[in-house]
Amino acid sequence: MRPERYNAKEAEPKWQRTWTERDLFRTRNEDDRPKYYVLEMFPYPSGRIHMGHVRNYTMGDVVARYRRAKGFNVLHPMGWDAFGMPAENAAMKNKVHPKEWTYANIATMRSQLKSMGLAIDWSRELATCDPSYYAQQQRMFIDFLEAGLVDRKTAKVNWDPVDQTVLANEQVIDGRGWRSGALVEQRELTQWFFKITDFAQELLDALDQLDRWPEKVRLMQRNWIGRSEGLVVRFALDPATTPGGETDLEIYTTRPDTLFGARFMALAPDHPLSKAAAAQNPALAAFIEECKHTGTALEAIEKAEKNGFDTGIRAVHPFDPSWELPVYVANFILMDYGTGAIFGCPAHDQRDLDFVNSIGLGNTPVVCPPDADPATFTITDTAYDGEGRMINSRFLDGMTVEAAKEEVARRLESETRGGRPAAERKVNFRLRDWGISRQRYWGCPIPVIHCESCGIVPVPRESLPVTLPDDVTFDVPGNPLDRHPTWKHVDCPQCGRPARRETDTMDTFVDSSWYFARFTDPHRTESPTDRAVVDRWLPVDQYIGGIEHAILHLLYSRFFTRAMRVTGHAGMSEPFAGLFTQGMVVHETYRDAKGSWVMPVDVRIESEGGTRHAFHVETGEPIEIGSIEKMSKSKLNTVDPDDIIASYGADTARWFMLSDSPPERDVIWTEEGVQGAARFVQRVWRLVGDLAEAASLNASGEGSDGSVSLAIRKAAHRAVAAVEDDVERLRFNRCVAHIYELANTLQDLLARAKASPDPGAGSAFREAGQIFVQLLAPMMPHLAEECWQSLHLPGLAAEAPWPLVDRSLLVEEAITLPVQVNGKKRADVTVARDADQAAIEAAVLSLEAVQRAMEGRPPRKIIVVPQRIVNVVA
RNA sequence: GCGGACGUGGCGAAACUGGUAGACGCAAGGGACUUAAAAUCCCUCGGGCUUGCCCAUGCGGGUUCGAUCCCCGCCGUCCGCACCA
Repeated sequence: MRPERYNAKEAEPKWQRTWTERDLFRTRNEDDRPKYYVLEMFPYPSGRIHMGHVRNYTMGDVVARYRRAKGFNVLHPMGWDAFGMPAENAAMKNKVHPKEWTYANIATMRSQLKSMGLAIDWSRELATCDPSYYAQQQRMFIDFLEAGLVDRKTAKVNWDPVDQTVLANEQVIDGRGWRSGALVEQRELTQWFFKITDFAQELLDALDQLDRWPEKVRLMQRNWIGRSEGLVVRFALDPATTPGGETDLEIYTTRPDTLFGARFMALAPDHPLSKAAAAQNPALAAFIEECKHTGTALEAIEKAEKNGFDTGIRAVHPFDPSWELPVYVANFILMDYGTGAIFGCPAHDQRDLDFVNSIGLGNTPVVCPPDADPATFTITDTAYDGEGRMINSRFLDGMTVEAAKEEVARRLESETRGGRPAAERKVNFRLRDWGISRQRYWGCPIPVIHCESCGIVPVPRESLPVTLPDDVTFDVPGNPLDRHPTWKHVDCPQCGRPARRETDTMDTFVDSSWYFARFTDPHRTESPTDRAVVDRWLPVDQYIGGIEHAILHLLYSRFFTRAMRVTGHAGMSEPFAGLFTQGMVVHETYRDAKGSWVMPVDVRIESEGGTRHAFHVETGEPIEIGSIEKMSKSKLNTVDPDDIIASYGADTARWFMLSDSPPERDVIWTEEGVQGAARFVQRVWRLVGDLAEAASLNASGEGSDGSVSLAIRKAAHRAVAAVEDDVERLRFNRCVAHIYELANTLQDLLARAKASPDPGAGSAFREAGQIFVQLLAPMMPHLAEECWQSLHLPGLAAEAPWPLVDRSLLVEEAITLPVQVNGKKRADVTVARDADQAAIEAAVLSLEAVQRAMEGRPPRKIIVVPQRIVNVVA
């Protein structure tokens, strides 16, 4: 007996059990069908899943289930980005060990994800905090070290005073730590670095091949890598003016063409020459000290006036020995870009102009814009950085900017200064090496040993992994590994004398830079990957995640894959062939009279005549409905996936996540929308019941023309073609619309079949019912199984191959074309599919509406766009 | 400041990138069924009037037989980078 209502609460766990019992989603590496690797960014085990996860994993699941039905050997794994600060914060706050906290969270979130009914191969699950995972990461660190891809150097680092750790540049947002939000300070520390800059050019060039990545992400990476072509120029210094008799100064410029517009030289405050000069000049030393202080907080930098201090040093213009330029120390020059020194051309660089305007040094324009008069062209407050012809520049006059750059480079390259060329062409990158040292406990230990006599010694591979000690304390800030009584004390593997372990752990972005490769053979102990296996699975065919990882995670992963290539752990350079960045889940915000945020579950909405009023569920007090914002704990506008799944079922949540907005855009979570999705679930259930009934009715209609059965088949096959096209382009909202459309059409046809019996309708409905369920299956898999069963179809919906489109059903014998007169639609005309131009023209001109619109004028031209439109020009 | 994206009904959005603007959903209104409600089903739903015609895709121009789509100039919203020489 088929129940009237579909009960998701019973059906969902039942089908999840069935899939598990049949081991349906286990992927075998030996399977030789074409592979398809779909991956969603793995979650950090923060405690509970949120709606953003639901959206992300639903999209991936649709792709996985669709590709499976299409006959691919699909890899769709799940794991945990399990190292990181929150576990230590929890340890400090709640006195629970990070390991315990993390694994408990994983257990909770795993069961939450399982309740979503995802087609995931859980046998490949991994957690980055597991020694079996980080052992392999340590192995690769040593391989990278031996391959020269790791560096240890002192560097000015971003120090997070709250987390007491170093942050990468990318982890500093608006001068604050990306996790703690604390103002970041600058400190000098010896750190471990991955030499990502070795691949700067390659990482940049390869972006052009990533044609299945969003243009936006590629652009962000391009900007981040920040390639610039320029010239390192050696200026001669007047030794009489320098602190230690220095004779030259290297600067970096991308505008050698503007050399005759030079007014000054400028050094970074921490440039060696600045320091040397400061040693003999207390006022300069004070100025440099001041720069350091304003240099920490980024807000200050933004507002800071351009400031400089004349060192008294004089430089000589490379093209004119009699031309002296003052050398300043300036607060706007960065030591770690270029050479930490520049020449200033105020007329064509805004920063230089702001600076000279504050000290009254003046400027000389040397590039004249095309529409300006060289005789009168002047610069006051706005520097000109566009194209033009050179002026006031001696032998460069009249040249274009490009030609002048080339001419200057050519001349200076061939000159020598102190036995070296006066200038060299130099490509510079904004990208810096990736500092991976973190002074934290809950991370992958860096497997090296510091020995007084042998220096830095890698931990021998046979003693890996270097595991984290369990007995640690979190009652004081700083690194628990460093203050552990015994852990760091170890004998040197080379000389056997007492030595010290590295107590820094790796940035957690290292963990997530290769998990996609590990999934291909996750339990392997002898090496990180099996080359044959990893080379078959990678690159990931479709990677799905948030735009917030556009730079950090994706760039690191691209570097890491290359480093794995160099060390023989993988054969490819790019980890992700297709990338999709999904939008956020947003929700209305609510506040009570006191201004406190109120959670959606505590709000009851009443609407009358289109206006909505909100009340507190318990107190009944009026609630103010606020703006729609990203779901966040601070604004309490979150909806718990567990609650939604408990009251509506996973399929409803999945359907709504896919239906409302294009996947790359934000989706607004609304109660009405969820209810609409829930209504549709029941409607599907009723419709499939009606189709099953209609399928078994073998109507013997006399004199039927078969139009109903043809219409049924056309609707079903058209829907398959449309859904197929849109799933492959990840346009899930359109898939949903096609399925609604098919449901509407089938419902109409059921009524029509009743009114005019058609002997073929039974089998057509049977076919349409099956197709309808198959189209639903990737999106609402549990409902699909229940429907599949009620249609008495063999096996499981999740195992059924994707329906084959009968292309002959997609073409119409007669087509209806819109008819325009002078570009305005006036009528429709129905003609045979293969009607020729003359026949269409005749049919169109005979239309009454066309004649009326022509007002007696003869047609001047008739444009017929085949299969599209007819336009009569009168 | 530099770079990029986006502006379509009351709302989320479609429109095969030059070919019927508003598919599909939500909300709203009307009706049927019901003692009543829920559920379900049917109808209406961009605006205006003279009911077959105007006006409508942020605003103003342009190209075209034809523009939401291409070009130019504004206005607005969002995002990324930010003293990178």
